[in-house]
Amino acid sequence: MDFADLIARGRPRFRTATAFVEEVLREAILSGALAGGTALRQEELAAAFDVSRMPVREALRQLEAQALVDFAPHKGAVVTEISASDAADHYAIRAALEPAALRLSLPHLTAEDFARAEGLLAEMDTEPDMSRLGDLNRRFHLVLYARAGRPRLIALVEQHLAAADRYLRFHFTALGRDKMGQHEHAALLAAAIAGDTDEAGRILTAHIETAARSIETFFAAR
Amino acid sequence: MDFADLIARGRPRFRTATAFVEEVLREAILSGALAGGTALRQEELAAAFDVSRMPVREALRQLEAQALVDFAPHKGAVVTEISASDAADHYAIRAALEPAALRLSLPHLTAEDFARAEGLLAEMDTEPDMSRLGDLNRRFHLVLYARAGRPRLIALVEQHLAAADRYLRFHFTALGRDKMGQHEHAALLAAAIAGDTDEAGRILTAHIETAARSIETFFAAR
DNA sequence: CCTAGTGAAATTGGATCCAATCGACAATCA
DNA sequence: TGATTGTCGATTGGATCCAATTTCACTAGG
Repeated sequence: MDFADLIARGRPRFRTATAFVEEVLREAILSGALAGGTALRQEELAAAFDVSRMPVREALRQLEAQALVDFAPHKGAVVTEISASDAADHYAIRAALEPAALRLSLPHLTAEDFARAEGLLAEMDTEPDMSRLGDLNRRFHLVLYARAGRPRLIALVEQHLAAADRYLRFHFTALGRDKMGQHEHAALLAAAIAGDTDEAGRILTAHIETAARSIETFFAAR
Repeated sequence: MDFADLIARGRPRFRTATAFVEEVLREAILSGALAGGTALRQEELAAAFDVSRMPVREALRQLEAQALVDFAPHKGAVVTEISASDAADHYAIRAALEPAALRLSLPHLTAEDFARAEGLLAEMDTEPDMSRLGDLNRRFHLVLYARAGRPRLIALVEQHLAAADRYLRFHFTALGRDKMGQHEHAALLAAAIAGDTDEAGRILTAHIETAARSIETFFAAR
């Protein structure tokens, strides 16, 4: 290990305490470690992160703007509840945004992009860890959209793909991995490689709508 | 309207200083009172709003999450620049989201909704003030989407409609009001009243793409 | 026994103070 | 002369303190 690595490793991972708190809280919420409805007491969080309440407050503000926590004046922040209608909302947004991103991106995808996507699909077949599976799924989708040349659009897609992770675990436990859209992923990739934009868009739309229905069924069944 | 006027006008309206600062800053940015590239010094803003730096900081954090300001650690916040590619980004998002919202909402629209939309169109024909025209345009669109039953989707649409206002003034000064899509608005509303979802969706998509091209042309011409 | 009112505790919102970082300019050395 | 380094002013990040608001338990009255 060289000198630069030692320095980088020794340094705290984040530039500011606010960024640190925000990122950890976001992951905790999206992964389910902080369940919907959990009250986020500023003092508790400050103690847990070993910082003052101020970076916690700023982090919570940013999470509020990302719709991950609900803020009420003088009441504090609460992790947004998950629900059938919230899931439907997220999936409606994904169904609108992702095919659009794919259509813009597909003509500019390279052989390396396709290879990366195939690699991610292969990894997904053997990955047992739920949160890593969600991460792989997200990255697979994003590789296909990355060349759209629309940074804001991609950022939005990324945000809602991450939000959908909160529901992916239901999808997973309800149906199992093999039913979780790997066939659709493979078909989507094949259509993309073939350059068939319309077909790829159709498959992607169907893929997202299938997932939405599966989660709706899961909520209805409990 | 001037920035100082915006501050004085909004003061009593909010429960917390943070909400006050955030909302006024957002309006100032979207209306163009604060131009792209403007550095937002916390101390200056605090003095202008007659609050301490803290609510300013929290407001800036939220605006950052909404992509209205760029934040760099220890460097401060800057109003995001407008540009041809940024406009294309926003309009790509609108083109994806709004037809989806319309399709979900249209079957549930009532006669009152249509009447309200007609009223807004009529107002737009005689409104000279640019920012009010943008507001009317936004409300017209939102009336048509409001019954989609997807609060997150609607909130996103609202956000990007507002963001598009930053470019609407270019569109307006370049083409004038009559070319600004009033015919398309009328055709859209007629198709909606007739219950023709597909036709309404097509008109809306074309409407947004036309606006996008007009702004692209405007940027190319300078 | 239930309801309305009250007051203290808990919690957040806001102000002030101190520390860390960045940028520019001057001084120094190769 | 040119690059590097050091220092200072400006600005932001973070901590601590105080004020405002909410919540909830407790009491008094019906």
